[in-house]
Amino acid sequence: MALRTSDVAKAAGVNVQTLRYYEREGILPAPRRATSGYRQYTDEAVRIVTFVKRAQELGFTLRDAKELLRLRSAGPKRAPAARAAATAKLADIDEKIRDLSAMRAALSSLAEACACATGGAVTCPILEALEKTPNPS
Amino acid sequence: MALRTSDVAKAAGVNVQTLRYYEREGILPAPRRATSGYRQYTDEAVRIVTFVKRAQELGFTLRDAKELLRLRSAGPKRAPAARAAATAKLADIDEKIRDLSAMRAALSSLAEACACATGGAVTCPILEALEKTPNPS
DNA sequence: GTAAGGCTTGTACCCAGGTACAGGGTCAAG
DNA sequence: CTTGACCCTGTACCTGGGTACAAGCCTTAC
Repeated sequence: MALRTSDVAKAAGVNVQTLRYYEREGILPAPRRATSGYRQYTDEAVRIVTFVKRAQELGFTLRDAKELLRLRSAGPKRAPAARAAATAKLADIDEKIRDLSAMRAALSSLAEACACATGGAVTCPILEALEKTPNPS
Repeated sequence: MALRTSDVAKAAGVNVQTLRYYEREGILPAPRRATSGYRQYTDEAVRIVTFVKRAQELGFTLRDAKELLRLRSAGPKRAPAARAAATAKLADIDEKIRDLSAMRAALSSLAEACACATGGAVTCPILEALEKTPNPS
């Protein structure tokens, strides 16, 4: 039940080269090899890659993704460090969610405005959406 | 009360060159010029640039940001199109919020696990966080 | 046993989004 | 009336994240 590169690539919706790239970058662990030299992936690889792609869509860099993945497998030895890192990431995420929510509200009210007010300039909420940063730190 | 490039750059937390770049790319409208040739910005420019930077942190591209900004000032003439675009973006945003929330939950439970279980492998929720895509479309 | 496809490595290229000169004009302080 | 800190334009460069060859080995189907 070993997956080959193209299987993983297809399943995760990425290019085959991307897998090699992730391997070089230390994001995707180097898999076992068949005697032929072919890489033998498990479905863990698919999960990792899809995770990374999602994380990217959410504005995280590859480095962020790598770090998040490392948290996953931090042994109990480095648990405190992992916890701290996780907590920091949590703050990032909360901020992103706040911003997205503000943006959502702005867009939503904009859509409504567009729907009814077919005549008359509407004061547009988009710019205000992200500007006040009501960051209650 | 005209702002100069460095004022805007400082206020928005970006490099001066970035302003020129955004202008070239049509993201930031070309401002009035003094007789000297100096650009004269209003604080609108600051708002636009900060908006763009935030949007980028949320995983939107410059093109996305530009599009969002264009929605803002669509006259009543193109209101229906604007509304459609806004609605599409809303779907994007909702998906991002869903993913982030899943990630948040995963990280949060991870942090907890790290906090108490200082001995014993913990099954880590990070990978599962983003994988099942419970997309109720 | 051979042809079509998939795998390997290495290297080179590409796009988005900036960032950094170089060469020159402007402006305010002293 | 010059010096230092700004601004202008143009062009060249850089990083992150891939993507695309090229040259050669594996595998499966016929």
